[in-house]
Amino acid sequence: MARTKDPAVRTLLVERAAHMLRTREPITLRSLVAGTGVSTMAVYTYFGGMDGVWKALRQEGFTRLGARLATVTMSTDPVRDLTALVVAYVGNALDHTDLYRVMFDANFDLEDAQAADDTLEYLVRAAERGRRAGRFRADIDPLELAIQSWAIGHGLVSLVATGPLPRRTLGHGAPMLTALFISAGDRSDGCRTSVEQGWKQLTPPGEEPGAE
Amino acid sequence: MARTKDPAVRTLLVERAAHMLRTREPITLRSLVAGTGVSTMAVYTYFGGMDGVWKALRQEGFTRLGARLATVTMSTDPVRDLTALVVAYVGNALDHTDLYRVMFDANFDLEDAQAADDTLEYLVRAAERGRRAGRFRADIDPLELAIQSWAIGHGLVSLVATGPLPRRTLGHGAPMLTALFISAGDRSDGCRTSVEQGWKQLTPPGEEPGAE
DNA sequence: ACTATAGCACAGCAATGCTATATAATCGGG
DNA sequence: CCCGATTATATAGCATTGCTGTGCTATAGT
Repeated sequence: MARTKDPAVRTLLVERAAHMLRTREPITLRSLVAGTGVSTMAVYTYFGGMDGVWKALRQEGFTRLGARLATVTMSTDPVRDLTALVVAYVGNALDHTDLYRVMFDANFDLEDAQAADDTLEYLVRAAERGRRAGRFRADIDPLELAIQSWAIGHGLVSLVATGPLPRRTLGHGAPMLTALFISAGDRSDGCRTSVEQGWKQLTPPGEEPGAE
Repeated sequence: MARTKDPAVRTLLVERAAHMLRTREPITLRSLVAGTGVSTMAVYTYFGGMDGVWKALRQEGFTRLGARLATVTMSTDPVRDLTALVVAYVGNALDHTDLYRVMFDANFDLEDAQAADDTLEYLVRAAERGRRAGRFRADIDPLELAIQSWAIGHGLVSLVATGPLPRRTLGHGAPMLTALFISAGDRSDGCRTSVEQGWKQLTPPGEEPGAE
């Protein structure tokens, strides 16, 4: 018995906000709706306020991350695949630096808290396959190995994305993952080549992905 | 031929800002100077604006981190010491969560850019001692090992501090560092005990350090 | 002591996020 | 097919934000 929200408006605003983040325009209540035809009130009906916009933006970040992880094609080599997933994680952070920063902002609250777990799940499954394939010891917990891989990727790329480390430092990711996987039971020589196979997918420093 | 700035005012404001950060009061131009007797203009004469306050706050964060790293007593076991330094880094991040977040905020610019390098230098020196002591291979670059240790500590604690991982996840730090040090040449059994020696300094989850 | 310089206090500016109120649109029931 | 209740939307206004302009005052150097 009343008007219904138009979901197109919501996605329009989220995408515009993500775009403004990328172009480094300050995202304010008024600048966000400027030129879209919708009024400032729309922000409150769809997001409850600017906080809601940021929350939706974090969600969008995880959605894009999930989409990127989904593009990683699985091979017969689980160690390569796990590495490739970490590389995809790092690549996503580099391609959407500002959105990536927002994702882990002050208050980490998402609309769908499951989203973060879902992305981790990609890593967990690869770790599981690695254990089943005999690359990792039987007493290795796939979740723990996934978390450790995540921490390595996140630690490196966040230090690079926020400034303190130069971009070439990302190269340390391969030896670090190799060390981790070997400690999980993988054989030294095979691990190195697997990780290198997965790691070489990383976008080279000079090559920025087509801006917008 | 004119008035001079009183350095006490500057430190007063920085410490007050750090305190407000800790108590989660919003830091605004007016709230910062409220009750201090100084007027809003002081913020501009001493910091050039609120941006300058945040920059000084980042600097303060690195100063406190450096002070904490300096308290780590060096032993005859460089691997233990390197681990203890990472533990100190993690502990500092947990004790000053909000300041830690500010340190790696949007634009990573410090008043003294050297400060970040200085903290890393602690790790580098421990890695050097480890190599001289024969714990790490001769071809290991102490700087690289330090960066990798940093990335592990930072990755873990930042994922914990910003929300996605529960605090107990920090326990993964020990096996990760062990894997890293073994890959750098340390012997398996000795490494494990060294890392455990250094790691047990970490503040247990339940025990919050005396607030204020 | 005099003066030029720089710190300081106050007031006011545009811009911010948010809310109150009034208007208009639309879905459900008859 | 229309009507009314309900909800989105538009506009205006609020307190607060960071910042700047204007004098005033304190002080360091000659």
